[in-house]
Amino acid sequence: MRFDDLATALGATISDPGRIELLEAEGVPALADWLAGQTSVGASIVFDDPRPRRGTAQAFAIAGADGRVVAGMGETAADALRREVEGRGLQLVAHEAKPILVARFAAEPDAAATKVEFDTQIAAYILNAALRSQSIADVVAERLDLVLPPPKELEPVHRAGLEALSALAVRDPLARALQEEGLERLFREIELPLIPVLARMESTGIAVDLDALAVLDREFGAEISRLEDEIYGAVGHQFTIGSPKQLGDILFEELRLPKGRRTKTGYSTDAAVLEELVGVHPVIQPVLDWRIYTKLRSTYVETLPSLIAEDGRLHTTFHQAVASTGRLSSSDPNLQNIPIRTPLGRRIRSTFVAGSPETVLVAADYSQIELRIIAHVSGDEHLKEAFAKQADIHRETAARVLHKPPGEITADERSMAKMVNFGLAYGMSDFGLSSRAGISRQEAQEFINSYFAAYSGISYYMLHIKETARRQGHVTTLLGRKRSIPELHAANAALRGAGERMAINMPIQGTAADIQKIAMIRVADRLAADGFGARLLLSVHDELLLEVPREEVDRLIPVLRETMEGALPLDVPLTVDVKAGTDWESMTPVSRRDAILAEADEAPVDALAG
DNA sequence: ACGATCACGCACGTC
DNA sequence: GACGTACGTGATCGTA
Repeated sequence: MRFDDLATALGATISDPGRIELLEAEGVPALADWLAGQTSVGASIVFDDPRPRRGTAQAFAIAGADGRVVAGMGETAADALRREVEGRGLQLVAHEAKPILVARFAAEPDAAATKVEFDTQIAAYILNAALRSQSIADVVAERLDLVLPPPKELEPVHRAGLEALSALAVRDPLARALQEEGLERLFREIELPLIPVLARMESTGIAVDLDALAVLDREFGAEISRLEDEIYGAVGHQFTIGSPKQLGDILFEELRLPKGRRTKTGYSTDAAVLEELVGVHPVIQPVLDWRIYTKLRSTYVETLPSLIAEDGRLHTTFHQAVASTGRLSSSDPNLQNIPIRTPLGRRIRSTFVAGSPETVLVAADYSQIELRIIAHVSGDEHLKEAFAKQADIHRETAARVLHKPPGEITADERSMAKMVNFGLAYGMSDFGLSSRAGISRQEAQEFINSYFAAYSGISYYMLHIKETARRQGHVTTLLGRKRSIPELHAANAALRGAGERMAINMPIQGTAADIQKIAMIRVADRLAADGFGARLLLSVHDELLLEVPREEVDRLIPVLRETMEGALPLDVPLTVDVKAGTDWESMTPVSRRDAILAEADEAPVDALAG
């Protein structure tokens, strides 16, 4: 059975999944002649649970250039077929290759990564990052005009077989599209090499202190009970505190408190609204506190222990084809939103620990990377100068905007400048700044006006990027990553405004993501090339977290710093702040320079004092 | 009529 | 601006 092309073979297999050859482990050696004739194969693995180090493989399938598809059924056969492919040094073409690599690392922690020749999910993402999901069915429909059956309706072997063949069949159309759009290098030099790095990180996982979490669970539980009594006492009866509907009715009807914003469905009861009512009624503060404790308990304290794998570690899944700006995301659990802002939240962070007494955690984060990118892409001389002389950037901003010497800037003035600097990358509106800074929209607008007058290069850039985005229909990062923004032509003014903010934000956030990805690839390379035992654990947008044998720390830190700082030369220096510690909360700077960076780079405070 | 499941809105954790 | 998660709610589905 031979086909003119892979699309025809796929069509035939959709009509008759029975043409997928099912294999037991003993049948694998018989594939020798066929496999010897292949250099790369379409591949797909299907798990009963997709989370790394949790599920087991139910099926692994490969497809050849001749349209032949074979599938190993059950864990033993799936593993045997996967090992055969790996052992022969065949390259993978897959729609999401990462889980195949994770399966290998789980079985052989020190194995080299199987070469990924093409990942159709990531190609589809690079071509259109605006889509939230990049399913193989969508790609097959778009590129081949064929309809894949819903995965849930298929036996695991048939699903794996169809996916393996689909990946191979859409490879060439996607490769041509990447070429036409000028996205080949981004794909080949950044996204593909990142896959094994992420696979290794997922497979490694991070250690958490279960006993410490159990202590927090008891403490938080006691505090929540106490707050519930206080809330019911203040209102006079019980209700479901976690229901925004019930809470809104009680606050604004029953207790006749002054109404704040409205939502689509009723009264808003978010923290900003409740903060306004704190002195007005005794129920407000305990409700705010209850929200904080229950949020932390249900999202982290109770959930994290249930996600710990058999090796005693937490294995997140990184998503490389989700965020529209090019960032990574993380789920099950999301380890990119572990609390850090408040003392209570930091107690959760402190339960993330080095995995053994012989190791420590090392965190390296880019200092002010987005503002530095703004300085680079806008070419603003004043901002570039401030970074060149390594000034306190927020103080410098306040001084320039308010026409005062840096020495005369008050804490509030610096804090305001800090919020504007953070908001800048978001395409900040007067509305956004006023709600964050706790000032009126007019005051916010005045500060923004003064800001853009003081930094005319940035002002010009913001206008320019919006105009370019409208004209081209898309924006790009420094490395050519694209995001189309159809909202810019919306009739609705609010939607158009949102589109403009996306147009401003994506090149900045996306370029930071490009830089972080290059850094990850190069750091991983150096760890291997220089024989470090250190392992990458997490990427949190502008931070890398590693687990490092104590005796390697001094040798590793300059390597880490230089690799990250040199990832992409800009018109301003990139600087990296390195800290080390036995847990993720009490990390201490490794040099005096790191101490200064760490202090200057804290996230902005919620509200201005006074 | 009832429980399970889903989609949705809201709220909030991070960068 | 970009994400992911938990919860409550109301609609829908399936079973009895």
